[in-house]
Amino acid sequence: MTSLVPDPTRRDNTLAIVDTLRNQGPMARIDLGTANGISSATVTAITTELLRHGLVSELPAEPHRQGGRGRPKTLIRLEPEAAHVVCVKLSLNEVQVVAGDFAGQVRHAETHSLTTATLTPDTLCDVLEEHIQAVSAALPGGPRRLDGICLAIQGVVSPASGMLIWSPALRFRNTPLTGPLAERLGCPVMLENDTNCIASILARQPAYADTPNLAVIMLGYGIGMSVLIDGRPLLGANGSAAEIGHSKFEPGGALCACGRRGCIEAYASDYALYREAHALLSLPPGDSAHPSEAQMQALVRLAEQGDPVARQIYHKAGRALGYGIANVLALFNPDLVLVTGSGVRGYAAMQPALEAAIDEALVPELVGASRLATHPWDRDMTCLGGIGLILEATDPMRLTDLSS
Amino acid sequence: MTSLVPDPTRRDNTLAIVDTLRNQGPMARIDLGTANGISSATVTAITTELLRHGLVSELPAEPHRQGGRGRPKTLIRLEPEAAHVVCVKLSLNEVQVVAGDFAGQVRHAETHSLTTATLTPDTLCDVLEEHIQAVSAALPGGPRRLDGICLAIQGVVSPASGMLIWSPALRFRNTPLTGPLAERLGCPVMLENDTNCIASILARQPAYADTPNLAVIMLGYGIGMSVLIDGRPLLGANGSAAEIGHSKFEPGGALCACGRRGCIEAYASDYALYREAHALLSLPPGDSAHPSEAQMQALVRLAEQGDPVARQIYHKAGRALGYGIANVLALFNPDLVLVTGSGVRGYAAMQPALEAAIDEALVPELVGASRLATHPWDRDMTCLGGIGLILEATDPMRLTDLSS
DNA sequence: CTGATATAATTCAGCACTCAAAATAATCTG
DNA sequence: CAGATTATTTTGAGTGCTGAATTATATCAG
Repeated sequence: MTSLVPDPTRRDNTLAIVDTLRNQGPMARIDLGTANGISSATVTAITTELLRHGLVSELPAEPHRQGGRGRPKTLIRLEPEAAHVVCVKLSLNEVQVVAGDFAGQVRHAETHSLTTATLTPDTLCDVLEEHIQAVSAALPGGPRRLDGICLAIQGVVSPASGMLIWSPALRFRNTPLTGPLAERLGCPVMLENDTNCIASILARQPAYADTPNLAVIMLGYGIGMSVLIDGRPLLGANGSAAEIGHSKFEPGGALCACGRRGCIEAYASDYALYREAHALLSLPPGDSAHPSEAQMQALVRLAEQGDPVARQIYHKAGRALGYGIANVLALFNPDLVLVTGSGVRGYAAMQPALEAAIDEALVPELVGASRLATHPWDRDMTCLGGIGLILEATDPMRLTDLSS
Repeated sequence: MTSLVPDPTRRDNTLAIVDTLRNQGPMARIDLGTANGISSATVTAITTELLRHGLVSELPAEPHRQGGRGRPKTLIRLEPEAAHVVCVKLSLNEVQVVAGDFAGQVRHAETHSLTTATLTPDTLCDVLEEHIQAVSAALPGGPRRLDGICLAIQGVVSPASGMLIWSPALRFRNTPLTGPLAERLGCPVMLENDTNCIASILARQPAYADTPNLAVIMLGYGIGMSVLIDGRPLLGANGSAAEIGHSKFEPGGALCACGRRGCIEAYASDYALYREAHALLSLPPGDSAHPSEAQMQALVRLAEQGDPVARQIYHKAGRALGYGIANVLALFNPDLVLVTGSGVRGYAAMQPALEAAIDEALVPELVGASRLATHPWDRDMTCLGGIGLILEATDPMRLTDLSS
């Protein structure tokens, strides 16, 4: 077995090769070299080592394929079994647990309801440990050793220290989470903001490869954002950067859940839209504090069918969100602003007012400097992103099978 | 002469040593090693090479000094004569030209008035070339070869492409500047936003060493900002990030120079303060479009003496700026916000309203997460920062004297 | 089927770098 | 002056990367 602490250069090259294989699929040695700017000889050296430890394998040659002449490429692929990781997404009254393999493929997914508001740090860890153990056991091949866990939590977290600062789903604050969980589960645990997970997986998509400065706005019960600067999420001093939801539309404006007035969230989030609508319109019944998907869809439908009250509500929301986005454009100057989250269902209804507001608010020099688009919402994206992040953070050197 | 393209590791280590010497002054080899995490043997190898090329020299041992026992340290210092750089700061109707040596010390400084609005790209280059040549000739030791030039321009610039995007001082836009100037002057030219120069030199000060996420707000005729994220300036897609001046206080508010309404700048910049004041108060005479320093100081004095109109003007400005800063805190979550620029003269008058506005606007979870302070204004800071940046960007490998 | 051609992967020789340890240098203490 | 102490330099070993040469495996033309 080779040294566990190799030369930093070798380490960088190894990580680059593994990441390339994960993001772009099986690839020949020579292509791995050109893709990462290293010589083919070095790729051979590195892949030989990885093969020896079972982290990658050679794809059996397929007879037909390959139009070209000379010796056919031997594709290298990540060995899916080499590692198993889990991403746990914790949001209000729901916990989603997804397991993935070394190649980043999802192996198993579960969603559970629970009352999050009454959890203590201890009972939260109990619940998470239980669910994670269950998922590990449910993996094909019986209980598997887990090589890393990503905790994706809505709210403010500090990835560096592993502390939960504040989450709308939980009553307690400023609590270390990764330490206790890592101890209970015996594997590395990382903590991330849920929106950063989504942004990271969006940034990996080829469509957004040329937009390294990316702002991803999440519309939902609240409004969140993740800003990628040169591909890396902006964290800020204590992990609570990019709080667009509580940036201001107008002083003394609508009351926000945070207690202040005039926050963007107080106009364009689900709870704000619902608050305006439920007294004036007849929507399906539900919990008054937390509008259901059915209720929100009914509201959007009304707006799309031309109901003046619903239209007015979305117009106001679009205007507020437009002003918020204009500030984001002025302050971050991103290549692209991507709007997603369950709230995109109402984007079309907001769009005219939103775009007009941006035109009205944005300094003329910046008009047209950034693109604005939506991305369809998929509730599993968070965990996919978290699996990508924990795999990226998982040191291949540590996975080496000691028996070899 | 050794290879011009050394191993990247060696290159990194060499740059680290030169930067350490520049920022922390003369230092012994062993301390250079511990400061940069490299072995003393490697430091010897690198300094030997630098000595050979005349980029550093050994400080003559001072007999007394050194309380300690064993062999005394031999201090290495940057050889000031090894390079000469110039920073040119272009602002409305003024150009400032400052020359510095390899150690970062100012050698010569000039300030000239000119009418910037009528300049074309060509005539601008003419003027700059002339001034730079003059400064090069004025250096002790006659005309010196210049090893790098930093162009610090107010407005939006693209450091990567060397393009001026837009500046309030100039009529033309989207024009390449570094290319033509480099050709005329025969040395590398870099382009930076003036505020980024100031932020970079502030960040280097020991007092701000522990605040890698720093927002520097420049109050003056307009309002600018530079945001350092982990010590690096945020540029954005085309260099126009951090435009706090045109972030919004209130929809439909005061008219801004940019043509929009409600920008922070339309309340708290010199021109906005003056616009409010000059009809109501008796201030010293001056150009109505560009208030003079004397006029602005008179206005501040009135506010400090309790004049209700002046106080009201600064109150309103403070409130708008406070809302702007609250957005910056929510979106960037910096360790520290530093307010500087000539406009700090009015900070005390704005402070109560400013702090109240932040309390009123900032989401409670973030209150207290960032510090807020002012930094005394010094109009030479820009060029000092620019000299630091161009020296940092100057590759020591390229300075090697070919005759050695 | 054979030889020419083409491309991929591996091996090899050479070089650059770092580091730990040993050697050397320069100073102070008693 | 003989240690003791600290700084710097030299040396030897180890590791990594690369280009060139070599080997492996295919297609193509006839």
